[in-house]
Amino acid sequence: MRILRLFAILDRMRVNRRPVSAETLAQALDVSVRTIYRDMATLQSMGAPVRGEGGIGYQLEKGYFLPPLHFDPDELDAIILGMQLISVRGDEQLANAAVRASAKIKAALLEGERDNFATSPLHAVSMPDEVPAASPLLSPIRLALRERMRLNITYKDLKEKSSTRIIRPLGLTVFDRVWLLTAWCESKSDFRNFRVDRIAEIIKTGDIFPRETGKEFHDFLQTL
Amino acid sequence: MRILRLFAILDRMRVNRRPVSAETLAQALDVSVRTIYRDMATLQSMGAPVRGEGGIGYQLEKGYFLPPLHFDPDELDAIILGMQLISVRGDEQLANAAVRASAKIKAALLEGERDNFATSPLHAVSMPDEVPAASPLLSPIRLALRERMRLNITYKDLKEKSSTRIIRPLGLTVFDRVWLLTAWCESKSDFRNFRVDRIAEIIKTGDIFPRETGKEFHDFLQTL
DNA sequence: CACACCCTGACAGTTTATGTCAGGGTCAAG
DNA sequence: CTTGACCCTGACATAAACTGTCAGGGTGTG
Repeated sequence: MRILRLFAILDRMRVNRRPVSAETLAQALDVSVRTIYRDMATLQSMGAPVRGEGGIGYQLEKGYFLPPLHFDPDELDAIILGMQLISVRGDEQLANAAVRASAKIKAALLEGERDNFATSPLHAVSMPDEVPAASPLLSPIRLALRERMRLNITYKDLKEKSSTRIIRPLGLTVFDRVWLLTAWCESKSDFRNFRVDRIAEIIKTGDIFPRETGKEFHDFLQTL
Repeated sequence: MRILRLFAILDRMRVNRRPVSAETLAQALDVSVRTIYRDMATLQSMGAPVRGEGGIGYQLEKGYFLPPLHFDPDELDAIILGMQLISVRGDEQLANAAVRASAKIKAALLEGERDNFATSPLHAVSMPDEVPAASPLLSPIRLALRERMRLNITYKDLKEKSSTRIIRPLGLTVFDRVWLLTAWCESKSDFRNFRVDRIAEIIKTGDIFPRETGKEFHDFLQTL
């Protein structure tokens, strides 16, 4: 059945973030290259984020392509409200992302359903005098965390004394309004936590750290 | 092309929450009833939440069936973290819903992608001495809000003085740890806000209120 | 420039889908 | 219990869609 092969193509491309040629897909799925070209045209006409480039191959546009999902009303409440919370608590980049994601989900709902959410009966707002601006370093830290890139950070402790160190960023935790960066400190060879608002500067090292038993976030959780 | 008709069937059923007969779909899509039966079997084999009952017709299982969506990494961070926040801030029902929704999304990610999120590099936790238990009335209020059902509430003001009134629940707002119910008060003929933790009791009236200009949540927002 | 690869039309042959017919089952209302 | 509405599936002839081969044209990279 052709429809299964269309989904199979998307699955293989989700697995393979590198460009993949029509020839490779054709062999894997036991069809001709011409059929793959046809399937790609069909997928694109259906709106799938697939792009092909001569000399390169096919790949999914960056991001995460989720298949159809089914949520009950409570679950959708949780998603929408969660993004409301983020839009007032995260930094600008994360807040904008929450708005975008929320819009995508709402756009996918039907008009009658949308009323339950788009008119926003559920809200998260901050009291103006309580919420400090999230650190501008939050997003670059989040990015380094995702990339698993070591950071050189300048940190001020309670006495305003500065120190620098090389860390592996492992996790970010929000305690109400305080963001805490959990890291493996290379110079101390141990886990350390840093308040993001006390990090004065970060410098990306370009140095990717490997997965290493004993130095992962779940290892830190085991110490608690 | 068949795949388009399969999606068309799902779209029509999203629009129509009542059961719809194969005959109706067949006429609408200009195919035979037998073809609709085949299409339904195909959709079910693909996991679509479609159920058919003799004498009744076909309908989608309750909930919200979202089509394939594409999120960039920041957007997915926002979604996952938002649900983390909800799981520590909402009442038990909303928190459970957040956990379930989060699990569905993570299950839909590929293993390589899942590592970015399932190992939870982003967290939301509460400091144990700061978070009061969310009111047990939160979920029934949320349900009434969704159903647009008038409530009879017993409210205690700052002086512990009780009063009862009939309200139209219009919106729920979370200020950090305080949930505020925005309502149209039928006896005062005006908007009123009630802290959920000061609501002693709610009694569902079974009375559905219509959409009425001047008495909606966005009308309240206009007064600010 | 050469190589890798995307892209599309045409056509004959192959495969899948469709509509009709027949027969069996469930649910709800009277 | 009966009746009507509607789901469900197999069989078969016919129609439609799909496939592979061939040909020709375009883009990106080293």
